[in-house]
Amino acid sequence: MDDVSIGELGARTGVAPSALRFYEAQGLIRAVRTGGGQRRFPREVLRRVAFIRIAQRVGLTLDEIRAALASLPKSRTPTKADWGRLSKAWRPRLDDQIAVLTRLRDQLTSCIGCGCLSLPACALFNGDDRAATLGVGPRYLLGDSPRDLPPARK
Amino acid sequence: MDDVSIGELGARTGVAPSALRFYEAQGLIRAVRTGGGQRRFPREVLRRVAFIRIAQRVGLTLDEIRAALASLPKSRTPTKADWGRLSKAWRPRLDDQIAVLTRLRDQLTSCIGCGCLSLPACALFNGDDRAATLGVGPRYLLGDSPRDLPPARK
DNA sequence: CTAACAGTTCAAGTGAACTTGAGGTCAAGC
DNA sequence: GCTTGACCTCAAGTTCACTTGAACTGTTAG
Repeated sequence: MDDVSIGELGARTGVAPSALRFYEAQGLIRAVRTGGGQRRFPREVLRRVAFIRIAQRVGLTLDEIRAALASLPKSRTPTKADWGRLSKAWRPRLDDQIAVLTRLRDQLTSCIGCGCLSLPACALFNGDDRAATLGVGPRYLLGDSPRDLPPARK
Repeated sequence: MDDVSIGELGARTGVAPSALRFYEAQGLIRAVRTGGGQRRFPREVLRRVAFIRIAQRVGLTLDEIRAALASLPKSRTPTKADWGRLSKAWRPRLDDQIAVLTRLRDQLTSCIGCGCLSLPACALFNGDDRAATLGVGPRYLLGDSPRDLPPARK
């Protein structure tokens, strides 16, 4: 009844209408239609969109977010507890990311000027933490399996 | 003289030959050519490639990396000190990323179950730290300027 | 009732960092 | 000398998360 138009949803969430249409096409949010075919979003969708954006900041892909949203109860409007449960699952992920970056930073500090850069023995160079960095962007960028390390000496 | 082929460079750095060709096309590394037109990389390039990969983990784009590499002395092979200077510049960046993620994690913890998700007052929702997350991937994804917040009440 | 703005679909474009494929050439070992 | 595997170029494709544009229709305030 007090469902909102796509423009209003966009204004209220700070997400562009084109993005909202995209989310609908991807099955992340759902809308009812007016007689004339326009989208009307139930207010519950506001929270859903907020969830999506925050999840993206945590580094989830839309695929992962869709999967998370799919675990919400289908028959009722999700409660605070439901949302809490989902976002709680992000903590380890954030912890990991923080740990990876911290390790990188510390290695960087201890490696500065050591000259080992490029040697298979260098801690920096062998950081295979790469896959753990933020999930946004081309997945195969850093995600392809590390080659076999060449033997230490030619 | 003991310049390396693209295959060997790939094996030694764990970077695919196609990526190395791409880096050359982008002006990140340079090769001399054999009579038959094949690439031969000076050993210095090993370190350069290592630098590039580590810089990517820090979240730099290839554009930024190219700029950083451009600041190396042109007339001599870079020294440990040169590399140290460059990688030192990453620290604040890593510190920022760590701070952003830590803030997000803490807000998440304090927000779980608060039900404010989607309200303009929610700290999580208003995290405009987004632009500070890892620089990999579509830049405009989270980088577009946040819309004017709607008034607290309709 | 109508102007003006908000909405609709669908196909194609964007940017980053590569990868893949086709069609052909080079270098090294036997 | 020849085969085999590594290399070459160039154009096009891939992924993700959208955006843009064209051509058209709905909704609403005056």
